[in-house]
Amino acid sequence: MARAATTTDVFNAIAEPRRRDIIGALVDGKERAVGDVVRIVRMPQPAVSKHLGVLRRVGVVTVVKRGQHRMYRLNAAELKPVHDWVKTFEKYWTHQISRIKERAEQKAAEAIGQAHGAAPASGRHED
Amino acid sequence: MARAATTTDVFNAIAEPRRRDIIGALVDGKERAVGDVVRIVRMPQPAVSKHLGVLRRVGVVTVVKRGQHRMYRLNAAELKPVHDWVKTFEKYWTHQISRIKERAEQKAAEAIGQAHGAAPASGRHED
DNA sequence: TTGACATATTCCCATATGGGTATATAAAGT
DNA sequence: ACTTTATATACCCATATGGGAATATGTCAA
Repeated sequence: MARAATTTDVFNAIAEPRRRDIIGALVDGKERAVGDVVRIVRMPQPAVSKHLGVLRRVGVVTVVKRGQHRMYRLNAAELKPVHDWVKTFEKYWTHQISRIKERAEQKAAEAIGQAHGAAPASGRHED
Repeated sequence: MARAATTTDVFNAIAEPRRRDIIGALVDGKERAVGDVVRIVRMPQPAVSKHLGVLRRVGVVTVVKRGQHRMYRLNAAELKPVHDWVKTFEKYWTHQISRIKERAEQKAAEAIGQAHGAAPASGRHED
């Protein structure tokens, strides 16, 4: 019972910065050989291969063998779930970007400590 | 040099399904006490506290102490980076949903194995 | 066949993680 | 002061991860 396999779902796949970099190297939608990706992202080849492997298992990229090369290509559709998920919260920042302000306030509150009389639920942030 | 701290960025924070569940429990934007969240997501309290901790560190949720309760609240703005990132790929599926088909094809190809004559770069998927 | 080139795989290792359980801390009530 | 209620922490543990290095595998060229 340790963490769930990261390599199993898109959210986890894109959680890795490097992996996002690799995706970035394929963002134009064109296929690219591992070597090209390696050059672009400047990572040791084995690392790239591994990451590409994860991305492939999740379906974020696809491969085609061509001669001694393996052409990888972004399969953006697999990212849709993520998009759909975050999209749910879009309204929050689209509507009021000032939510950050609020966060600041709260951080301050936290810092101040237990001014436990803070504010009754009924009078606080129930916009 | 083992993996980067997951608890450090939003992408990683939301990579955990449980964490997304918790976020879901706060999706209405209203503040909620840990206990409430616990009841909603049906997870042991310590677990919830930990996850909330991660989410808080990343800024996805904020806390306010009120009496013996800690009211957590979603700070959706922090999810914007994720949204912005995936949004980049939006066009792909918005435009042609049939990309899945292609993936299927490739999988088939893979399965078939090394029919290495697969297809010359010039005639394949350079749409 | 032998050799160069492209990738994937295997090992090994340090470490972050999440879960579970028990416990500390804090606030409220009596 | 003592007890309940609410949360956070501390521990311990199994395990997934990612990195690095070395090596296997596969492919094309002589």
